[in-house]
Amino acid sequence: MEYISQNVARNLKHIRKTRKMSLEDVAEQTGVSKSMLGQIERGESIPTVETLGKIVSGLRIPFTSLVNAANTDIIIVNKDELLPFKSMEGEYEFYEYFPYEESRTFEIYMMQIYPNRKNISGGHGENTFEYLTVITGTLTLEADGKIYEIKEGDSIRFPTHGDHIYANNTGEMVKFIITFTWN
Amino acid sequence: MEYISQNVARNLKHIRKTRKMSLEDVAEQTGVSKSMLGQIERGESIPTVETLGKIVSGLRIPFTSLVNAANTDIIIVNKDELLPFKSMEGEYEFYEYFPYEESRTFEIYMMQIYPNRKNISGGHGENTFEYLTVITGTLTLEADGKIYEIKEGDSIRFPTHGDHIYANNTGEMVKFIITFTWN
DNA sequence: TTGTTTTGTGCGTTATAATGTATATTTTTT
DNA sequence: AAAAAATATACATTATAACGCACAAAACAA
Repeated sequence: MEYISQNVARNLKHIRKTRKMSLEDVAEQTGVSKSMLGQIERGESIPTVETLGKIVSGLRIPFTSLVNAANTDIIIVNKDELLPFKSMEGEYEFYEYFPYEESRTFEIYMMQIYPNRKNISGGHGENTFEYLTVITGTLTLEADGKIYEIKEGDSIRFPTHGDHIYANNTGEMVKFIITFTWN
Repeated sequence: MEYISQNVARNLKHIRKTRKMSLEDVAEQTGVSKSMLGQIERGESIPTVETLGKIVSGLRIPFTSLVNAANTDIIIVNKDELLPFKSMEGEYEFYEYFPYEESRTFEIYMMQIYPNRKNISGGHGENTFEYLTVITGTLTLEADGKIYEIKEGDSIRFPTHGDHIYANNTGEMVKFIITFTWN
């Protein structure tokens, strides 16, 4: 799923419509072809930062007004359309549901680990924490030098300044949601 | 000349270096290939807004920190590398020196008009003005219902809420600088 | 309604973004 | 110094952004 270009699509169309401009008007004013503008609005193509620059410059709007989601927006993240951000065949998969965004102070991920596999994660800096809830299976977590067993439905908060290990020591898949935060 | 991607190039490299990360580290953290990252930093390719999104999200930095020029930067605009934003063969050419940017309250352009040609411009909204200085030749300007002759070296400020016409009624080329502002 | 104009979409082509692998370069270690 | 490791660039390939032109759809007028 393409987050940002969908924002651009919606925002651009909205701005154009409220200004009562045609695609051709915008093309005229920005130097971007009207077919390209149409494709962008329909989400059919992902503009380069340079074309985006032409648009914001020509329309005299801030960059962020195209790129950001209106904060009233409902955002639905469809797992099937979500490509694993990080994964290793038969080991683990890591999905970004709500990755870093300037306006938020936390991030939400989902991770699944195959039977008898584990994933080692480096520290994320001082004063960072994870809130982890297991959806299915049992997770063995090693953090801050200690080992915890988190069962289906259970949840844990732990600091992530140092290395931590997500291990699946069972025969079934384990899935869990991570809310990552800082400060 | 590609403004924004040069900003991205510089800013990304700077952030990466101050964090003492390798291209591979960044690739790892953002999901963008290290060759792509290298090309971006060297200004060899212009990323799509989506790859830019992966970078800012992975690095946990605001969009604007990549896109904007550090406001201490010296910016040199080389006319030969500047492609005319708007032009008509044998009629006129219009160059953007400092186009719209959120942090500025004015824009600077250069325009040249061929002998005995003119260019008609629509209004730019209420409380907009142009400060126009003629570099070579004599410009005949029609604005706000009146006609003015601006000679080489002379300058004029006029409102641009309505149509205005830049005319070259002479046998030689006319060139002038426009500073456009509002409010 | 029908013709006329305006506005948006579809499509073929070209330019180039994005990737993976191989090579070069730099830095570190011995 | 050379050898080893880490890091950055070059290159070939694929995927797709960007464009121009032709067509379709919608809005407007007669």
